Amino acid sequence: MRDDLTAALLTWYDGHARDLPWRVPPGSGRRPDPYRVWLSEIMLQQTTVAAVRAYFLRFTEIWPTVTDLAAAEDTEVMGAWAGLGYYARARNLLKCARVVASEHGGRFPDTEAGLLTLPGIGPYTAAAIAAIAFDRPAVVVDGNVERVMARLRRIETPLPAAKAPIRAAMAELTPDRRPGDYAQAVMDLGATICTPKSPGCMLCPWRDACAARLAGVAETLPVKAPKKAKPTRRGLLYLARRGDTWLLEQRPDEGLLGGMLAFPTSDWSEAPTPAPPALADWYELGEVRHTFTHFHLILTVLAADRPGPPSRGAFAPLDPSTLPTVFRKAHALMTKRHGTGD
DNA sequence: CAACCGTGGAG
DNA sequence: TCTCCAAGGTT
Repeated sequence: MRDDLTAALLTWYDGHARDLPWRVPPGSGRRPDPYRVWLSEIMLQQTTVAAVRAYFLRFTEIWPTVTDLAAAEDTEVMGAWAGLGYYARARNLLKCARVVASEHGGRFPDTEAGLLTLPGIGPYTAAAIAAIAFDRPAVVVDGNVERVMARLRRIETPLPAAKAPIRAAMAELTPDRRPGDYAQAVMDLGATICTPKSPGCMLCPWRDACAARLAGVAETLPVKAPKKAKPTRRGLLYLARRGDTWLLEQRPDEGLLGGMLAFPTSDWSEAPTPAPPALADWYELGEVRHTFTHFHLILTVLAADRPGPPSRGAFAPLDPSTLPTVFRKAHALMTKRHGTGD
């Protein structure tokens, strides 16, 4: 029974696997490059395939091996990651590459436990790399697996309490042969058929076994805790230029947008809008709105075309593509006003 | 364990 | 416009 389910899914995967730049075709017997598997898994954490694809191609073009990446400058890597979000991933990516290069001879550990010791690699990613790159029968549980298993076994316990039975359900179905293809098959099923909303149950290779579908409750699973409302924070952003250079600073490694290139800002708080200080040379350019994971942000943008010596940051040429999105929006305000702006 | 940490696309 | 959410990890 278990074997039948697993076999049916692998057969489905052989015909329906998505063609992704970090994959090898299913059942080819070849193993993908662990570096590419690792890089893709880090990028895919809480991030869509559509967003990752271009970043993955660019990273592997610039840094074809983990040794190349380990030798890169921090600012190059952070700039290349800009726009993808969750910037701690990029900082840990570099830490991890350097550990692999210097302490493991440029080769990734080939076990789940070994992978788990590396920066930025948690339980999901360790299992995924072990299964996909090294053919280990690791139990891979991500958001797709949670949804698929919650439905297949009709697990109605709310997350995160449901994690234990979900993991047990996945473990029971994980095969000794083709574990990497199996893990990717469940994820592809979750991404293309067993979707959060309007699942395509009629196309599902597990439709006749799915307890949730048979009970007519597939779309309601998994049950999740309600989300909290996002507060709104406000602050000031200082947009200063001298000719072709812009006033920039690097944000501290800890916290929001850590380690990224940035325009100087005030602190952001939920208090009423701070009165823009009446500074000579500065004028109010406009407003930038942006939403982060857990709060909304409204920044009043103060601009200066040729300000005096800055109290923080330094003037430097700018490639706006190396900025996090909120700062790219501020930069766009200026270029909209002045034409091309750079 | 719950909070923190980005972004853009879909509905 | 607004809510949801996507291959999670760290603290």
